[in-house]
Amino acid sequence: MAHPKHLPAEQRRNDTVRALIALAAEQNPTDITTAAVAKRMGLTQGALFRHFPSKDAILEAVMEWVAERLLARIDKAAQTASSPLTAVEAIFLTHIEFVIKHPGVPRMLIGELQRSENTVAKGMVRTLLRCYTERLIRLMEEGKKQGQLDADLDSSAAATLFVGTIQGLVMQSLLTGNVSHIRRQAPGAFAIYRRGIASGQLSTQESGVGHDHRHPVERKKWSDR
Amino acid sequence: MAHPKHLPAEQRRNDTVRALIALAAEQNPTDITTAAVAKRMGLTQGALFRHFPSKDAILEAVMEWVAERLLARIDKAAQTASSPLTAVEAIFLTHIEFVIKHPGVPRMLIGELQRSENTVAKGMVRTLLRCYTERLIRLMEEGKKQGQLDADLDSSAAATLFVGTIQGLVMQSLLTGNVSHIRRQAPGAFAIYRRGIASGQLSTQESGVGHDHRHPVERKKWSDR
DNA sequence: TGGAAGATAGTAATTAATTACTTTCTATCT
DNA sequence: AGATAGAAAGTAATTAATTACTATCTTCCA
Repeated sequence: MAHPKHLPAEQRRNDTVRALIALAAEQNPTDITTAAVAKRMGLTQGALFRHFPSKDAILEAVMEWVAERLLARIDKAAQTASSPLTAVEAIFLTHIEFVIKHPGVPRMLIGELQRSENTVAKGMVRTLLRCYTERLIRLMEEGKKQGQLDADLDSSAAATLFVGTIQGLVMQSLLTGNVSHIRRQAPGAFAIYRRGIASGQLSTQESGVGHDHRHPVERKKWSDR
Repeated sequence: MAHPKHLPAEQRRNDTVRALIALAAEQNPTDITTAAVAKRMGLTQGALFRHFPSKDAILEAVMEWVAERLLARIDKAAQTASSPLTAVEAIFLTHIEFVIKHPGVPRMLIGELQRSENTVAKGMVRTLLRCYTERLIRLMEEGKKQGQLDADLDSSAAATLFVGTIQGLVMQSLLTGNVSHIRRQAPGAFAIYRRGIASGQLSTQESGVGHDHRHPVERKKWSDR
């Protein structure tokens, strides 16, 4: 049947995470109420607390969900690449596609980082970003070793800028209210970034990022259950 | 006297803006209460509403304050520069100094953009960023014409990336909780950006951004009353 | 049928805004 | 100048709405 009233707890928890992420795409994450989440799920507000001890616990579940998926995806993307630079590019594309599919996610991360209290969820965001930039830095170092990236490149700064580039695109989407503009603007942004970190000067593209053909892998394979 | 009980309305409004920005540096802008603002000013909560019709009106006053100062500063910085590229650099440095002096500001802008409703304040942020990027794009075009910037540069993407670079640094400061790290990381980030947009390949710096000597102008002149 | 999942109906705390009243400043008129 | 009326600014208390969370009863299904 389509709508069994009673669902197993694990599935309900997963649905809750989904619902929250979906809502975060539409409204300010910090003022999403538990009532709104419940409504989106066709549930009463009190029922949520059968599955989570607190609202913050729901946030933590979201962060865990994000960290798992995002890191898994970028690892996979990096593995299929044939060189550090193409790996960086693949990670960029993958991340962009992730953000387009789940626009609420970056908004929740940003919202969580804004909080002053050192919440568990905030710690999880920190950990996620540390893992993320560590991988980037490793790639950068390897790229420098292979002569593909500028020998004088500041890997740490490059990693920060990488994340900033994506965040800039996200902010643009907040400005225009149109998420899919990200995909159109991403290639241009990455082209500049690429030029900033690569060695030599094979000036104009050759970059593959070109004009909106994602990796077929990315387009199809991840139905994201 | 040090503490006259009754202040003229205009000064009180200005103080309110200051207090809110100061608070935003310490806690999540979206959950700063009117009571907290009042307390910081040594006032009772109700008194605020003698000067503003609503909480949103206070936010609007903040946005106006920011737009005026930020645009004025970057205009001044750009004027003193001798070329488009150095102008871009000067704007970057100026903006960074502004953010370091008022860490609450970017947090409030981000927080406002996150809101789903199209508030007046949000519209003001949009306008500010449009003006900002317009100026950047104009500089980029000029730089291309003069051969200082890459002829194939996508000016719009470059402007987005410019703002994203700054935002990435801000996010880093949210991660570490240390605002002044921004100043240390800024030169590295801009060096990569610069390399990404400039023509030719005078690879390593010569950029002036070097290692934390701000424009003396910036360091001294703006006491920012 | 027994236990997990959900509904219903609360509670206590918080918060923007308002109201009735008091204090302080200031312009005007002798 | 000095008194004073009235406007401007501030206080303290209250209100209505919202929100996370809980206690108790009901339904579903394995």
